[in-house]
Amino acid sequence: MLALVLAGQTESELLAAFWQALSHPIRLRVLELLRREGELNVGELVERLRIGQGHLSNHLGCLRTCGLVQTANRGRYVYYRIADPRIAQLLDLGAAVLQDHLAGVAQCAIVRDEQQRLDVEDSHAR
Amino acid sequence: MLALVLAGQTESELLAAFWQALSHPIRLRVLELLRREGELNVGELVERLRIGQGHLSNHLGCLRTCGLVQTANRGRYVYYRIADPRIAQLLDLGAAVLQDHLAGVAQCAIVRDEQQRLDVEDSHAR
DNA sequence: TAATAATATTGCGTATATAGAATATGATGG
DNA sequence: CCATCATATTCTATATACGCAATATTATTA
Repeated sequence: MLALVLAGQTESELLAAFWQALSHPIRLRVLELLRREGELNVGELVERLRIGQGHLSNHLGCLRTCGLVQTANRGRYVYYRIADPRIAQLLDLGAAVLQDHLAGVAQCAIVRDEQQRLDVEDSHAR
Repeated sequence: MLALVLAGQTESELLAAFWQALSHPIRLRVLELLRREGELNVGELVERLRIGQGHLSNHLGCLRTCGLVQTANRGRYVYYRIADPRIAQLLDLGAAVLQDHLAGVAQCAIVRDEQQRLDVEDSHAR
């Protein structure tokens, strides 16, 4: 699972690791939920996301390591929350840039690999 | 090489692909160079980054697909530039959050995998 | 149009991240 | 202390990204 590495890393490598924390759908959905609901423990997140507890825990660890969320132990629960108001700014800014770009490109058909490309060409008769 | 996929993707998946464009050292260094120098063609970037032309071209494609850079064909050169002033904001904001977090965590020793963890423990006698 | 220079694409071996199951840790209440 | 619940960690198979070399494409000039 992704984690932040500090020893012997260039600034670019550190930053890349930081950004990578944002680059997974589940982690983004966690941040979204925390923004909306303020504070949630692991069980509540499992409920909402409908994924395995261990799996989620790994993603939460990633978010925490990269400084995007903070935790508070209350009773036997661990509550997660957004670490910093700037995180919300980041998310909004990113969403805005992506939105504009989507509008501009419209029918973008770039795909990840040749297999998918062939699929698309088949179905779109392109 | 990473690219943005639109067909049949949830918003979280699209956003994740967008953020992933920022999560590679070479792509971050390209953005950094373009911020500083304004506009550079592929050859100039190869010169500064000292990596293979084809390799760089893939990264440039990723940045362009995700809307982070724009291109202009001039003569037989292709010039790249930052697509949007908000990109610079994003980069600054990310760097700031990371910086604060580094300060807070200080001696963070979380590593990517068990092998590396063992290496670190050896060398730090921790 | 042929030759050349600049850039883009492809193929493939390797590295890294992810998913999910199993297991471990840690706290709480009886 | 024991049983139980909440969370974290580990393991392994698989998917995806990366790096590099080779090749293709595109534009320019002779």
